[in-house]
Amino acid sequence: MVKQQISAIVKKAWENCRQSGFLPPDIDVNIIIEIPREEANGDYSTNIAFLLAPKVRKSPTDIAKTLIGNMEFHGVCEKVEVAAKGFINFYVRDDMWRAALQEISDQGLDSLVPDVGEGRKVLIEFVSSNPTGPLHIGHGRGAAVGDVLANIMKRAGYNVVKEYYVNDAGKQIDTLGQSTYARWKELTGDAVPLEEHYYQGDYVKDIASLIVESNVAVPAEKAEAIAFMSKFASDFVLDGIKKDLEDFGVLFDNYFRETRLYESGEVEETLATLKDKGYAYEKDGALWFKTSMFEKDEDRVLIKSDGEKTYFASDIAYHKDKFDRRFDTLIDIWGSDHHGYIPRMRASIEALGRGKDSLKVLLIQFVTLIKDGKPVGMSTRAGQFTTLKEVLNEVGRDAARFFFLMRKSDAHLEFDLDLAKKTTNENPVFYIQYAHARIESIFRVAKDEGIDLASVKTARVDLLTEKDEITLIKGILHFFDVIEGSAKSLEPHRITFYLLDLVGRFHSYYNKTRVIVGDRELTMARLLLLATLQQVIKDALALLGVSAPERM
RNA sequence: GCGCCUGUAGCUCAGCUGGAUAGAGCAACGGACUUCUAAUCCGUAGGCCGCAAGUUCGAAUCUUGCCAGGCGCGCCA
Repeated sequence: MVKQQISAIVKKAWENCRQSGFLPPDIDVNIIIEIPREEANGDYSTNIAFLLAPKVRKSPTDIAKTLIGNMEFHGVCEKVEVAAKGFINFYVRDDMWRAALQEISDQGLDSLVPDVGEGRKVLIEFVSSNPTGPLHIGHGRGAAVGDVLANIMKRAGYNVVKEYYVNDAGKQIDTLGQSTYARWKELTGDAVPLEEHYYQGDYVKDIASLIVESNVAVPAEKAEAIAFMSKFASDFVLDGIKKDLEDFGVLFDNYFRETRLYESGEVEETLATLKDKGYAYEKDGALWFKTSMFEKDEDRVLIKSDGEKTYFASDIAYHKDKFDRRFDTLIDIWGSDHHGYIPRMRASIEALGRGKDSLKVLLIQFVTLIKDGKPVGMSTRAGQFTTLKEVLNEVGRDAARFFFLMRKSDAHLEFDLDLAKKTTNENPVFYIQYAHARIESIFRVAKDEGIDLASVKTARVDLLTEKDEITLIKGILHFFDVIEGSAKSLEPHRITFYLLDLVGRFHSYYNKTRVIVGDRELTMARLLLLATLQQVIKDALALLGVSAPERM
């Protein structure tokens, strides 16, 4: 749209300068078109002259002036000037903004989102919480980030699959079985001492009593009984996790079980391959992976001296499986406490013959819940963690999702439960939803006055001459840049900030300007603007998985 | 001890991958409802961008060294 046109103008000017000999043909710089912070500095600007200056030994001002002299504007700009010794500032004609609005209204949002993904296959793996206990608040944040990132990337043209890796093998599942067994013994008469490493949460008791109540046949032999409990309890917990995620609006395309990798022989196969390639070796009765060959990290154990395979071993097989399914890029979303795991994982990706960049890890920092102005304590060990479900019940899906996305994922997040529940202007979720409802309300009034909303598409956009109207259109257009930037940088939080900005422009406009006025044509033009705006708000909210109410 | 993340207004945080005079919300103060939803808006005030060097036309952003907080450093997952 407008930005692309500016970009094209700059490119063409550069090309012209090369042909005239003013600029050499062999140098290259990255053209960045940005929106200046100060409105007085134009609608767009570029610093290209600064970038070229040292390479061609000319002054930035000279370069900027000559570039401008070589520009072909085709009526896009009303003014272009050199500022601050080399910036080129573009002042776009209002007609162009109106034309862009018209284009969006005619074509719809979808077709105008830049295709940065070009259909590349991306697998986003997130949550992947062990089925040994309910999801807590930190998982909720990871779930929101993963789900929304998937939405954004899909919109930007990627082919995205959302996957949950279920660690249903290994020690922790065994521990869950033992914990359940102990509770079950408690219920059936003879108490067994609870060991310290057992899962202490009440849900374990619940599962034990469920086993008692449902009268299922528990094997008599202890080891078998524990195995049974492991399966029963982890299945139960996983079902609960799925339910919580569903309530949270997060639907996975696939739940991938770790045990499957063992059953299919992929773990063995992967280890054999690593050995063949010389990336794994035996020492002290264990099999080690040569992390140090690829990363600044120590070698790590794949098979312990007792013959057990480590989590790392199956995780490599898992990532190999992902590549075998022809994904170009793997995105893993982990709790930030796992960051020490990144080097070895990246090393294993290289050992599998893939580029380092084909794995991207997003770290999710911890969430602190705030209630009555004070942090809510949480300790998983003691089983007092605050679950996602509790938070959902407390503040609802919309607020929960939005609040999780109000920060960069690698920054600590303070989640103010009281604020999330407030239905006032302090609560950003309501601020945005209110704008949507307000626009809808205007439509209702318009309808009452006999205006046919279906015909606003043909309204005269040239009547939108108010400064605030142009400001709104610019905000609408920015949507496309934000999606692109958000998808490329893997930063879903940008959408929330964008929405707050956009909606702020609307509320300001609303308070200053009446939409439904005596002049019917003007009214129609403004309704067209608001219809498009509302569509953007609704669409952006949909990316976040937050509802857009028509009435509040 | 080593590594990663964080440090920006009283509070919570943005800052578009190095740009122009540092941004928002909340809290504080002062204003705006006979008019499409006041869950809103307008205005005022608030800053050594943790500290110190360096890189260059230009640094909150990049480098190095400190300081403070968080998290990691298992033949755990």
